[in-house]
Amino acid sequence: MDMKWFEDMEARIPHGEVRTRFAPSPTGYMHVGNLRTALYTYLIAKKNKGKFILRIEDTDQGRLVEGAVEVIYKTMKDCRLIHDEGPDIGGPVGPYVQTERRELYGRYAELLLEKGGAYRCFCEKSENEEDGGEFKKVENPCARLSKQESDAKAAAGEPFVIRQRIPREGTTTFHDEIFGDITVPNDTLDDNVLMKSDGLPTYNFANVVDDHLMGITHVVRGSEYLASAPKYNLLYEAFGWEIPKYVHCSPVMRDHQNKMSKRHGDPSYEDLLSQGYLTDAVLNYVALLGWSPGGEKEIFSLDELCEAFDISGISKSPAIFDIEKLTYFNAEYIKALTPEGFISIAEPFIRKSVKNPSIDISLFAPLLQPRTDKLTDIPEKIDFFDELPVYDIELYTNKKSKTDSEISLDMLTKVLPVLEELREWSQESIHGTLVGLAESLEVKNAALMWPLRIAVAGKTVTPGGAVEICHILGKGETLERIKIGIEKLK
RNA sequence: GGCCCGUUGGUCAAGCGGUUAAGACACCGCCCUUUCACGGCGGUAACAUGGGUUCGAAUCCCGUACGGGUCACCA
Repeated sequence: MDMKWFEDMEARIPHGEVRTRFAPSPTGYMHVGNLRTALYTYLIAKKNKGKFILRIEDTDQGRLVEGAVEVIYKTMKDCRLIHDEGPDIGGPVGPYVQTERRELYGRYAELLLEKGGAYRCFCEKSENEEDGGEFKKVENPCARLSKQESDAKAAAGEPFVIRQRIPREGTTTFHDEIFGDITVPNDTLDDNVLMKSDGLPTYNFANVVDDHLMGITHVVRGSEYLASAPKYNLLYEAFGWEIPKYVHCSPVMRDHQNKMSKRHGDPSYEDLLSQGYLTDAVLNYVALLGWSPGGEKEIFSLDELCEAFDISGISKSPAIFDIEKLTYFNAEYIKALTPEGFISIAEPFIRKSVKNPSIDISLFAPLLQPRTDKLTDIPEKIDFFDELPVYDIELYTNKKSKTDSEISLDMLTKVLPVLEELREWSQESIHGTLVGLAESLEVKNAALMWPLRIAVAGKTVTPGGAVEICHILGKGETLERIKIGIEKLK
């Protein structure tokens, strides 16, 4: 055995800094739970001025998905969870893709065989034998093979896998940063396969070897790995390696019973974007799903999260994803945008409804920004600008504004000539004349504004009031629509 | 079924032996208002359950129930 090689590998491991890793397997789907794990992993590193590493775990040849790695890169970049080391940019402990490290796992498996922490198993692939209700762990006969026998069989070309050798008695205790100390009886643990017959490692093995070799200090992952954590500890111990800190995060749920999943049609990060959610809002919401900063502040930028994040605030219990609260965050983020920033992201949605090139869409910012939950809501809100909808004259009747069709006809007839004479078509001038008219007619502003708004918009709920709508519509179109209103009411 | 974990309003959650049990979303009401929103103010609503320990328990211990995870040559 080439001990020099192992020493060289060990020599590469960085020390003295916090190092975390996000290690997705490329399945082509970044679900919300995944994104949250990536975020927490990133935050732990950045909070501690450490390194955030991206590693691709592609040891399952049967589940490779085309383009999946690109989805991961894109999402991480979009969210500004920028890695310091990874497949694309390299780093001191590469390669960062597991299939490119395959030779190395074989060597470490040999080393573990040598140290007695593993053994070759020559049994046939187990065919999911479900012998009804028999759950006792039976000792694997291959575990008792002598070194000579094992070596001989291997040398003779008999196929085998390498299994972890778990002590038959006693208990194993490990520490999790969220859950505390957890102790399990060793006889409930399986002698898991470490090296598959295709020569690639299982997650169980590759993960431990890579985390060690990459100097990972905090292993952040979903709580589905909690039950196998003791086995990983045993592995670290068998190698004589230092055990990292474990941070097992509880899942993000769709309801009390089920995790968020693609199968159930729950939205992935990309789905949320296409539903009109902003990346920052999603990140902010997701950060708070299962983590509490303690105080009452809720809106956090990524930088602020880096500052505020603390493992002790992570919750033990699963959290249900609530799209309504995400929507609230999204609305807050939209409101916080500058008008120019808002228009630039909203433009495609505005243009879906408002194709008329003579309309200056920057005028929509003050109308839309305070009342947009999701960008996808925009087209429907402003669909009346290009074309006046067919509307019922019933709309002219409104109790609060004290209007009905008769009053409306009167109002519109009086508004028309006044607006016709108006030379400067600005919000101020329109507003001034209309209010002045209402005053001279001795009616409430609402009695005049309501019919006018109905006439120019053709619907009862509109972003902005009559004045804003008339202004954007322009004088000609406004007068035209008022005339149509008058005709309808006659 | 074994092992492990969890359980505060509908949801996210604060709380670390003494609180009128925060706050946010949602919901309801009121105010503001040229509609709807925004905004402001207020309201409804919770410690799963039974035993301990303690002067005192949402907080500590045990049981029960319910929920989740895991028991693959998947990760």
